[in-house]
Amino acid sequence: MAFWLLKSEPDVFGWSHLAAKGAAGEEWSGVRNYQARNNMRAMQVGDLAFFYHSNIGKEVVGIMEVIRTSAPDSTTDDPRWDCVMVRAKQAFPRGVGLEAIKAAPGLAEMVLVKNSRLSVQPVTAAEWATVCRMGGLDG
DNA sequence: GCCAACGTTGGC
DNA sequence: GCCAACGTTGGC
Repeated sequence: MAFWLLKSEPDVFGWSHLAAKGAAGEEWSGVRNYQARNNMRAMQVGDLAFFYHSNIGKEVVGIMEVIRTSAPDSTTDDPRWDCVMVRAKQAFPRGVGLEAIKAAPGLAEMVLVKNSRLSVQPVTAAEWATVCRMGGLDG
C-alpha cells in the first residue's frame, strides 16, 4: 500500500465536500498536469492519501482512501487526463499546517515542501506516520 | 495582490 | 530540439 497527498482549494472542493459524498466517494477530477496524473495512475485501491487544503488553511485536514484506480476524467474529452476515485476516511482531530510541517524534524524532504506546486504527490511511510501523529491520529 | 517557481506552448 | 513567452499555482 502506498501513501499520497492530494491538494485542493477548500472553497472549490474541500474536505467537507468529499465527506458529504460518504462511502460512494468522488472522482479526483480536474488534474491537468502530467506528473500529478502519473502519480494517480500509480495508485491502487486501498492506498491512503492526505487531503491538503491549499491557499486557504494550508493544512492537511483528513485521510482519504482510493476506491477506484485511474480512469478517464469525466470532466474533459481530452483523452490525456485520468483520475482516481476517493472517499473520505477520517478527519484529523486537528489540522496539520504547512508551517508545522516545514518545522517538523523529518518532514523537510516532503514533496509538499520541496515542490509545492505539485497537486498529487507521493508521501513516504515515515512522513505519513509523522503527519498522522501531529494531527492526533496513530496513523 | 504580488511574485517566484514551474509547466506548457509555439516559433525558429 | 532549443528557448522565449506566456499561463498557472500557491505561498506570502
